[in-house]
Amino acid sequence: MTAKAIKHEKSIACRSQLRAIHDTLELINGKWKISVIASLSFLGKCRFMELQREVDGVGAKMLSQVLKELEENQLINRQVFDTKPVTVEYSLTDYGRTLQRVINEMAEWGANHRKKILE
Amino acid sequence: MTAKAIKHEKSIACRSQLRAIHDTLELINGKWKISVIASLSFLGKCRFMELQREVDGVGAKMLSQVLKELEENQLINRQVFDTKPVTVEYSLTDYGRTLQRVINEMAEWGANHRKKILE
DNA sequence: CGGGATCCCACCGGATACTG
DNA sequence: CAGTATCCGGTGGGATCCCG
Repeated sequence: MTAKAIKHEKSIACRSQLRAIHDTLELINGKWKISVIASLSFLGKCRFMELQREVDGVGAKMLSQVLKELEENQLINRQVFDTKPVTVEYSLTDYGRTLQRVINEMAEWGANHRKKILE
Repeated sequence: MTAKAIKHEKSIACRSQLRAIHDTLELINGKWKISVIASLSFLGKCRFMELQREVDGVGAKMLSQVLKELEENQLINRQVFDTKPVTVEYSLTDYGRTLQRVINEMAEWGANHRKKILE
């Protein structure tokens, strides 16, 4: 097999990996989505205001938009209680929990990175 | 310890995780950075045009901007050869290679996700 | 070949005010 | 409390042309 053919083989494999990565990114991109998922992952059930306090700097508009998208992608559950005033609780779905490993890797890398740039 | 105090403890831990995740995201956000890193990771040394072909849809402006930022963050090396016309090769630094695990997790999750939504 | 310069637009996301 | 409505700016990113 020529060197060129080998490169081509690699390129094929590479593209399928890139597509997969792109898929993942699409669900967690933007400034807030991962933070919301991670918060729910670490804290469990949360109400709207809890999340807003937890995710530093997010506004109500963005938070509600993010929550809607995550719900559409079946990563989180939304549960409304008919109290007065109304109570809403968000939690990860089982599927959302499968993102745990990605989140952990990112958290770990970020912690190391912070150490490194402070050297 | 009260339930409230426990929540507070969790919140503290959560915030430090969120900060770490945010740090990571800052280096790999945008539409292209991870794709470039992943390409270099899978293929090894690449020239500008190779990367542009590999990363589907990226324009020259974006690619060069991304490469510059990655270089500033010491994730990739840029090597210029004084040929005619000039040749430039990009490759991951050792530090860039530490992102491998994050990339793998994302690729794996994305592949699974694609399977799932096709059910 | 490997970019830089310029133009331009979509949309991400912040601030504020309002509602059930 | 849990959002929605509106307004508005910054910028991410595409297209095109140009240069060494």
